[in-house]
Amino acid sequence: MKKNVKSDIPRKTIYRLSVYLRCLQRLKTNKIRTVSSEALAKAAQVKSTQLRKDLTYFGQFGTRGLGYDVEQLIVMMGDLLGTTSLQPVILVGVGNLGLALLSYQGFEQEGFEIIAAFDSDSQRKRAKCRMPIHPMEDLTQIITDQGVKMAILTVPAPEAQEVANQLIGQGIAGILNFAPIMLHVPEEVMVNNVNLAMELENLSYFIQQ
Amino acid sequence: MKKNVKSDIPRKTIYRLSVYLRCLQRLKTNKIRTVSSEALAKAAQVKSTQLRKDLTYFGQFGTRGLGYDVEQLIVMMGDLLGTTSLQPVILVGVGNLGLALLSYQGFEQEGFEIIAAFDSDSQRKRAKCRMPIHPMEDLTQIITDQGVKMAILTVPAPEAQEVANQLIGQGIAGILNFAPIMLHVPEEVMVNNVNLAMELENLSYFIQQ
DNA sequence: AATTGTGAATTGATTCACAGCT
DNA sequence: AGCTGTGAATCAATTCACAATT
Repeated sequence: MKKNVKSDIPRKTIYRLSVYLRCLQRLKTNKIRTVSSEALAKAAQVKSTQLRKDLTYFGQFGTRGLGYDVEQLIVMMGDLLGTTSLQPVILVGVGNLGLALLSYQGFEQEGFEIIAAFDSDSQRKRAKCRMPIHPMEDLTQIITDQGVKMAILTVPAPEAQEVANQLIGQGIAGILNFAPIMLHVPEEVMVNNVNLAMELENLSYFIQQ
Repeated sequence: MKKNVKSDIPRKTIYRLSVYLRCLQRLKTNKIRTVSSEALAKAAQVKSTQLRKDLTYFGQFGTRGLGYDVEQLIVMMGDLLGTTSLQPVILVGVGNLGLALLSYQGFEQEGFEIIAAFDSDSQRKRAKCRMPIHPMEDLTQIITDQGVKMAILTVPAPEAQEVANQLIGQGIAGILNFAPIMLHVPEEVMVNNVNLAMELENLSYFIQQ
């Protein structure tokens, strides 16, 4: 019998888990307690077989003839994604984009809290920012004290690799990278790249008639 | 002989094009004029065969025994992605995130310009914002006047679908959607979803030991 | 000698088809 | 009867292996 180790599970399945979770939360808000794979799949814009296959990577959660219990799925997914408890995140690089994300605050609702911001120039933009900006020297202490595992990286591209190295050296295991550069990291470190210009480029390609 | 129509080309190939383009721009900055698939692939963190296969979707650009001309590839990719000329983009929803993105301004360097911001409450946050915030009534005029094809959607989830419908009705063909909801759109409209909480969730999943 | 371009092989993800529960 | 769970089949993307070119 084949074990479902993490590496067996398609990455896209994990992304879809997040989508399902949001759909389920909406169902819960609407006081819906049970949902069929057909209905949930529709909300998530996938095929129902895809949803069922995705779920079976993690176990059996449904009742044949009936469907899935909304609350149970929410709990299961929250556990899997590690968002049941608030997770501390740091942000490094308080330029335009970094400042923008700090002022966003949309993370907290989803289980994440930016607990500190860092910049090589800690005086920078202080006026505009409610949050104290730490110098890079404080990294070690804050990361260890608060058990931080994830960082948002919003430094300019030329500095990104060097800063990433520092973060990894201090025990950061997951980086949300906004710098338009592919970071070189050890295998056990996870990087997710977000690049808004790239997303626009991609749209731009597809809408050309 | 098989034609390379757009729908034949994997979506991931187009994303990688953006990555390649950024690597090439760095090479150009460093006055490097020629690059092998091996070297460029390494910078983009893909296999060289992948890079070569990606390129052949669009034509033959290399010289055997030599490699690719950096400048030529840059031009080719800029043309494909439609970033050779500055493209006008509008932003709808000037809440926290929308305001954040407006203040970011990192797009211009990459070929996009946010030419106008809209909000159902056009008085909102005006103090914090350099840019005038238009009421939704101005949509039609600005979109047609400036030939806008793309929109950044940063309204709250419950309003997102309704606003998307409006945008599409006015001729918007590409939406960069930040609302945590899967938009329902006609086939010819392209939606790219960006969800920062989802990216963090995803990281969170993979870093659990 | 070096490096591209590409069919064939492989690997991975999605969808089908239906058996198995409730 | 209705709906889940899943092996098999299909479809898509990646990688290999090597012929073609400079």
